[in-house]
Amino acid sequence: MYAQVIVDVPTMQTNRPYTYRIPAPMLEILRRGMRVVVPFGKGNRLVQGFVVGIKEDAQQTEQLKEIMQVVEMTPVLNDELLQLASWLAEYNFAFQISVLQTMLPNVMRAKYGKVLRLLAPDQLSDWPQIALLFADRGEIPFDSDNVDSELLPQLLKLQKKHIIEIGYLVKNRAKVKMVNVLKPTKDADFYKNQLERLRPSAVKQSRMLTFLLQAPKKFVPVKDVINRHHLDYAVIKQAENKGWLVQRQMESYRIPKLQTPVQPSQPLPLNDEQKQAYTAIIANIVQPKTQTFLLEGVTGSGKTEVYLQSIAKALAAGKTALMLVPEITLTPQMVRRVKSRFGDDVAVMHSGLSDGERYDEWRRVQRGEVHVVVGARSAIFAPLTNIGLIIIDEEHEASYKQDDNPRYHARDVAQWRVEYYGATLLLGSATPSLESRARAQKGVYQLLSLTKRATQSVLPTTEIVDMRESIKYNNDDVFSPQLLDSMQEKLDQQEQIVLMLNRRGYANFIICRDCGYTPRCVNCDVALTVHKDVGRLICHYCGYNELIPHQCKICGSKRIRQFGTGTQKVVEHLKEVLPQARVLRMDVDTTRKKGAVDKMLTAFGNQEADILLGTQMIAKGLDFPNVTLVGILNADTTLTLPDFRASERTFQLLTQVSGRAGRAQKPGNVILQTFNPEHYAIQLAKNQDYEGFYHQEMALRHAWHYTPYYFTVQIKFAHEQVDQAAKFAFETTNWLKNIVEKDTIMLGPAPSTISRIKNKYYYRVVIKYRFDQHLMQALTELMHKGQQLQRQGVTIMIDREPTNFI
DNA sequence: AGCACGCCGACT
DNA sequence: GTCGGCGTGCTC
Repeated sequence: MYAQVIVDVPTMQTNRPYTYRIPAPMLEILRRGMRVVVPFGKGNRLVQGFVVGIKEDAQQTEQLKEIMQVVEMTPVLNDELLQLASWLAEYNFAFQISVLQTMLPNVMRAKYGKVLRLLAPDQLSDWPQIALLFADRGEIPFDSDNVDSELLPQLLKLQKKHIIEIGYLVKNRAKVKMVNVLKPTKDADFYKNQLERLRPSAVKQSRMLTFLLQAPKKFVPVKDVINRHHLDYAVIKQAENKGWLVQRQMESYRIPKLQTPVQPSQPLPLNDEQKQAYTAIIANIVQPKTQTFLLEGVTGSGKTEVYLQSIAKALAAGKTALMLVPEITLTPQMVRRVKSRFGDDVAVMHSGLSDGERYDEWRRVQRGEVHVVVGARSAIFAPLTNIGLIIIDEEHEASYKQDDNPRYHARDVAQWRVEYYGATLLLGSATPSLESRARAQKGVYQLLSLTKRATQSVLPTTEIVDMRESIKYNNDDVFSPQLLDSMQEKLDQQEQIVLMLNRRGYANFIICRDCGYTPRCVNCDVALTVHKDVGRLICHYCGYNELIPHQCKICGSKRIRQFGTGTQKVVEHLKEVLPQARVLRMDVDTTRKKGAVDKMLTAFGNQEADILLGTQMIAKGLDFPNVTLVGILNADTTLTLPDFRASERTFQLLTQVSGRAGRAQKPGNVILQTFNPEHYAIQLAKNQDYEGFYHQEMALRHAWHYTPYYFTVQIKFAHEQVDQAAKFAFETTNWLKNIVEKDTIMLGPAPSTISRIKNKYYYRVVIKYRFDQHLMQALTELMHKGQQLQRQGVTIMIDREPTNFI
């Protein structure tokens, strides 16, 4: 028997299955979807691989190598996920192995190592340095930390003489957590008897016996027993020696904990609109039919309740459900709601978990122990079977597209999976992506609308403040008088405020007032960002940093000014203008620590702060009834991005963040500060007029031949020299021009928005097409060529439906 | 990726 | 004559 194996060598030439002989003892256990260790290449180094097929015959049987080792007893990928992987790799111009590894928890990615093995210790006397290296050990790790590179020639010689050999290691980092457990062995009478015979001074033994007396006859964690009954390991050990109990090791799960316990909740009554949406969705769930719904509901319209009840219906029908939420930010709040409804039947998968927690949650899903999965992007690969419903909340979010290889979009994966299972896909948003909204228009998706807020609350009123005017008579470029007055008023009424600022750090950059010099990154083509808390200028692209200068590097002037506004600076400013306000700052820098987001949101919910100040991470999903004012300090920053989705992003962000105001009885206000008050994205966001925005933006997209009227592909070329990057970009573009369809449009090549990152120059070409099989074939070919080009120092990146144009 | 082969120039 | 530099091709 032979196995088809995808090996862990991410290159184009090895992007295909290799055939290996299956040793006889392995025949019984080996299945498709298992990980194996195989020898690969001239030196027979060991690599991890995935068995994607097993067959009885092979084309050539002569030089086939044997599988070395099977990593696990049960497959880690089922047929569905294997099929999905091969489709996804082709669709996104990615390597099979990269996709397979993306589908699994991080710890299942093998780590490799080498060892030096001493074969003939007696012959080492002529090689004092090597003898010293081994120091009477038979095997030593072989890496740059342990072995000086000067010794390499000697080692090579010894290897040829068969005095030493190089061994390869494949390390499996997936560790199952084991805990000590104990179980009583005797009956109650026995313990009672022992208890009576104890000396009065044997306090701990007495406690031990009292516990054993009433304990159930099953294994319980030793740690729990010790804590609850004030015992220690010595007493337990003694008891074991006397035969009162048995101890052993048992597998346990690392289940991620939330900051505070979850209270169970019951389904809420639905209003008419919610009921209509729910009815349509569940009608589809009970029958095995693929259908995608777009649930377009204003902020606060109760989409989540529709999700939860639909999940319940899927479970009742004996199916499983998968729910995606954007990134980590609102995950804790959403996880809490889902867990409150479905308890332990929920697994959580997002980037806030430790490797171990993530692995264990994955195993609970894989073993069929849970039926609901909530998580961020990569949770779309959760090994659920018999899926009845997939929900993508805030479906317009850019974070559903992975920014590095494999560059998949979770929405595409979801669509594939619901087609496989005949399941329902539910996309929800207050501001759907134009792609999805247009599909609903065409009837590809079924549109469901929620136009009213679920609670009696009304949508907030929005005031646009023209900052050009404001700055004229008020020299404050952070707060307009309108916003300041409003904040003061809310503070007086003991209500809460959310402030959004679309920048992190203290200020954008610094500039010399005399010569205009701005410190820039040495590796990238960007200005350095000021981070006052660490006193440094930091590059947001490569992490390069230096001390904040006190005088100009060029002209020596001490008149250095910080430009732009960051969260840190606003906090300081708030202390001056509203000294009594308690401010909570939430951005990438303050939420880096595990559980920090959950903690901060809990604190704000308990009204331990008056103002929540944050970057766009606070725009989504937050639901605090006492928040009655939302201030958007600089509505325009996303508007000026060099991206055809800039207006769409701005509109979505403003609408989302405005929706945080007045979610309960008290009415809400939004103050929107901008330098472009007449821009349509801002005007329409003021009225939360999604449909209006959709029509206006669609007209523009049509005129400019952009998504959703055209598909897009971006190709990026990177090289250490500008001219080489340009050369390959132009050559490739010219080659493509002769292949593609007539109505396909090529933009560029041109230098990327940030033309240099980490000392590499970037050129890009954007291709807009409608139906172009030739282009797809050419791109696949280009991916094959990518390998040779890599030798010449060019890196090529193909990005289908890019969302990031940096 | 990483290993070996092969071809070339520089050295004992 | 041999050692080691790097360009090239292949990995079941």
